[in-house]
Amino acid sequence: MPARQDRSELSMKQIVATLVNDALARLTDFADAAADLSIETTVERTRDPDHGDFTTNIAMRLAKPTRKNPREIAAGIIAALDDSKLIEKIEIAGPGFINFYLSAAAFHAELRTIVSDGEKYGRAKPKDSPKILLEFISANPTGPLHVGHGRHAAYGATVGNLLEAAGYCVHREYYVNDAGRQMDILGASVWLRWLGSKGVEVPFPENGYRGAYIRDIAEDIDTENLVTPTADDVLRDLPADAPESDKEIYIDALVARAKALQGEDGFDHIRQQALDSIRDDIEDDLTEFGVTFDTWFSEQSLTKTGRIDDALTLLEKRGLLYKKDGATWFPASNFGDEKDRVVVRENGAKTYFASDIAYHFDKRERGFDYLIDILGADHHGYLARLRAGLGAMGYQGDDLEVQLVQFVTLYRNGEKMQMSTRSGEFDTLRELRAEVGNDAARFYYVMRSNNQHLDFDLDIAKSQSNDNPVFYIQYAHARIASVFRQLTEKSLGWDPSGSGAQLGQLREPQEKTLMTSLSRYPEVLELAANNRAPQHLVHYLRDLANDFHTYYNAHTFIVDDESLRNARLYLILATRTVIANGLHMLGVSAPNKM
RNA sequence: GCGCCCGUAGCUCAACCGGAUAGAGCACCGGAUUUCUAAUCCGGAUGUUGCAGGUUCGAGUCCUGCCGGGCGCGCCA
Repeated sequence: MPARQDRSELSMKQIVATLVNDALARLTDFADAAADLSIETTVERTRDPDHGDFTTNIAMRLAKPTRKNPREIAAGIIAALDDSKLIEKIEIAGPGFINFYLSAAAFHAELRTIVSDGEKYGRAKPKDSPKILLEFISANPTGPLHVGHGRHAAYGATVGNLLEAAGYCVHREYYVNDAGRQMDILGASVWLRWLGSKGVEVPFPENGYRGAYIRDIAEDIDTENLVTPTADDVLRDLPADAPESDKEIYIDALVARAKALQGEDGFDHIRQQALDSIRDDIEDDLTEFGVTFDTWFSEQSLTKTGRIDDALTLLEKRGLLYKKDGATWFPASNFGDEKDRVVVRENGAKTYFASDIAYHFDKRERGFDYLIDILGADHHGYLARLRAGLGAMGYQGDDLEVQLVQFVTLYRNGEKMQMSTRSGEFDTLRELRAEVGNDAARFYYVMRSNNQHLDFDLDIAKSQSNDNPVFYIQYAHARIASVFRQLTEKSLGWDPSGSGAQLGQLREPQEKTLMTSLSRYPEVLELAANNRAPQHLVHYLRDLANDFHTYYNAHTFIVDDESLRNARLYLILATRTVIANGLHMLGVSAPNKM
């Protein structure tokens, strides 16, 4: 059989899978059976080195449809495989696994790819489609981000990085809920604090935003052209607040009073300044956290350009709206949702869902083919209705994917911390970052699966010890940097060409282990991206750092034998590259000194 | 009551499309440093994968029922 060309742009796994697929394509019996049953070749890393480097169970999976013995099928596949200098040997094992043992040359080639690709190593070739819109955090601009939003930020940013590494074009977006009633409540809250600072004492409403930041905003805003009403002006004829009466009715009345006393423009002036202040604070906070967006999409922009009405009009034209009990309903249950939803309330106000339909429609209209929303676990019911909305607007509901992020619990001194605003304990992302640092925070937030509750232990996140996987990984990187500094201090040079003869010096078991781990990196990136699961990368980096530390303790790199020294330095340079790439993917720094 | 997520070692968690003997870290015990950073390494124990069935060559993984935890089920945002 003809030897095939090496394919350095493929991951090792893809190289093996390609060999198997080519062989299958030649064996028509199996090819047809595999195609009929859409059995894809599954090539996996082995868990046990005794089973070689890669394995496939394809023979077992073909056994039933072809009614043949899996080991015979395996033998047939092996006979049909192209020769490759990257494969050392192939064995049939157990019930019909085909085990591949890769040659040293295969690993050496991978090392060279790592060093030559540098920070690009592990990244897939760019794909033209789909264009992905990734929306995450989208916390309401009514106060600073809290620790739960931090998880959304870290998770969303990392998933974005992973998808880009997988070759997708990713657009990151933050949806700013800057329209509607809650903005009025925010404005009223600031307004009352401003009045308070002018000596106009009005009881603060149950349903207002009480945080200290509201007072800060009230201090800072421009109120030059506003007249100051009296407390009596404010309170005259207002209904009672909770607990005597309904706090919702009260706050709405208060908002109406604020608008009456200050004028729509005056109140809007306050509300908009409050919004800008909070939004800017959120953006600063996230930027410091290494989380940035391509667009901050304003809900107000949807309202002002009439796109919500346009969307409703479109639904109306399609006969997909109906009236009941004075409200306007969208028959979401016709599109897979469990019940129909109101889009315009009896009082004429459009619901959130109406904006959501228009917003997601707008995402598709802007040319994004695939939408990913990262939402809090309490929003799990949204997927069905959002898909229903997209379906009604003429798009495939399947084009929307929702990833849910479960809640975060903070622990200090082994104690669960209460995160209510009223408790004295901190709960903002900014405070968390100040306490544990950005690196530890970014790392801890994505260490666990997004759909698993997260216990965030502040003491471990801060500890500079082997308890802490962030430092463990960073330390491996710093150690390698230190080795190269030592090399300079000793005035020793090294040949960075990594020529074949030199890499042949890598014969120690720790070196084989390290090379194997390094070669897995592109596969781990792909896995993590496909599953939106950064924790795979976290675990991988931990394992890789362990392989390096083990090697470090077992062998000296700066040895007298120049050929061996060059080979070892080449290997740890590749290790440094992969660790740095992986950490950057997580938004964590790769320090040269610790 | 209905829906979604989760249940794996003492603790916190992995386990890629169903694969070979279910793995890490922490904690605990013992050992390694005249050496490139000991924030390191090496060795040592632990499992009815919540329970009960089912599907099949093979199940932590898929299906059904049950138990336990979280979240949701508005003309709220």
